[in-house]
Amino acid sequence: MTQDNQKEDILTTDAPSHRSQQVTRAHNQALILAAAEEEFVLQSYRGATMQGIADRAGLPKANVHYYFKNKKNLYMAVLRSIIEEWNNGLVTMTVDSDPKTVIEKFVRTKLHQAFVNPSRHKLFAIEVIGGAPHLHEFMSTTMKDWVNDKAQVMKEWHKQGKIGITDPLQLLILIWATTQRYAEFEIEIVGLMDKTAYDAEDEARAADFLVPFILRGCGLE
Amino acid sequence: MTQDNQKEDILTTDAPSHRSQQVTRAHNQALILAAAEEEFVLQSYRGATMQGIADRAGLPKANVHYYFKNKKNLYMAVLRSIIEEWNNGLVTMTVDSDPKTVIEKFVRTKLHQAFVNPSRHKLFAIEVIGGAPHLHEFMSTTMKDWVNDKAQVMKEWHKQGKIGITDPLQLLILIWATTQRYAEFEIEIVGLMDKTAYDAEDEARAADFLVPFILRGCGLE
DNA sequence: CTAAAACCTGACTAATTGGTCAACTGTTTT
DNA sequence: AAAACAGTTGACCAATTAGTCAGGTTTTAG
Repeated sequence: MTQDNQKEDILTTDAPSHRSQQVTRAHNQALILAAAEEEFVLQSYRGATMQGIADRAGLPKANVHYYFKNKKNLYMAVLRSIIEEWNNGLVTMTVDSDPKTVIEKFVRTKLHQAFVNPSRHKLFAIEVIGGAPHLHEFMSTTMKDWVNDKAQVMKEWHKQGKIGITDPLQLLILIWATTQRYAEFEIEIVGLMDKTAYDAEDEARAADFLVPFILRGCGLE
Repeated sequence: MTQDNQKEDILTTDAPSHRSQQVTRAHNQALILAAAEEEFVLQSYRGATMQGIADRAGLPKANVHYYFKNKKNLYMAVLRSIIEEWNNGLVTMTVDSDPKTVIEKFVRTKLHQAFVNPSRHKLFAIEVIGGAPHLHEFMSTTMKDWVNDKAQVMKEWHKQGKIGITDPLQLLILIWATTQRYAEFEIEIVGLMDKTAYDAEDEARAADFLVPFILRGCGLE
């Protein structure tokens, strides 16, 4: 073992010394956010420790505090990034759209998100179950507006005899529940399938079941 | 103010002095379990404090430790009482049963449980989302046996052309997801309905939507 | 090249909290 | 009645942990 350059090796592996500040900043913040997301899901807000997040990110704790003032701040940052993703991937739905097409696309999109990024859905669920103390604003503005808008469209569809649903909110709740479930209850579902993790076909299996089931439920098949 | 009997007043109000030990024991344990359930839901395992649980139960902290050795012990006791309830209220389902009747009863039962005791469902959900570290045994024995049994029945139903479902596990996941959702996401749903709590008709509204929707989905209507 | 700004971090502190314990009161049994 | 037992509780301790900070290094701007 050459003792001389060990320190240098570690340094260059973990944290290249000649990176622009902008890049460093973005890189470390992303690293910390990802680590925090995992930690907050597994341990919940109070159970997650700044030390644990730091370890997961491969940085000293003080460095985490340098980028995010305090724990609450970091948690809010994670939530904000989740909401951002939620705002994208929103299906456009107007009175003139074809219900069958739109609903199928919506279900598939939500389901895909659930399989691709289960952690975010778990964290969101834990927050809501615990009373959504940090999401009140989001839920009473952005989300409510979105729901009212879609409900309006669906009611019009029903008036025109295009769909057999009279209560749009109930349908939205059902679609969210059934799609997000695969993320939130991953452990349970995977266990009941005698596996330790989802395999490549599980998303398709879920979609092949859910899409026709829901369309039938809506009287669209 | 009469200082002499103040202490006595408090004592007789909070803790009648002449109760048999058996009654006291049962009473206090129930009090603590209920308090713990609330606290664990709102704060999650690590966030809940023994002091907080004690306060909620109106007892000194040391007394909580007297009845339940430690925090983990208390948490497990709460989980055990939830599983017990889960084991009751199980619908009987055999090859000879009428699918429509059984599924409707199952959905209504689960939905009713969700509305009657949302806290327990929230706690169970948080535990599963966090990786079910305390429920592995339950999920890999009792629950798996139950699921395999029902799946067997449903497959037979399908063979006999009684039901249009080929993957029973997916259906069970869907029913659990849709019914329990009303408990777990209570805050979100209630908020989207412009209320602060469910009213008397909300369970019926959910049932009137869910039952026909699911039966249609199963090709039973 | 130099000064300022940004970044990094080991060592520390204050606060919280799970758990213990000894002394006490009330209840049951013999 | 009195010994044994069950229940009660304030005071305490050890461990954990969020957050601070001073002094360092590296990057950038002039």
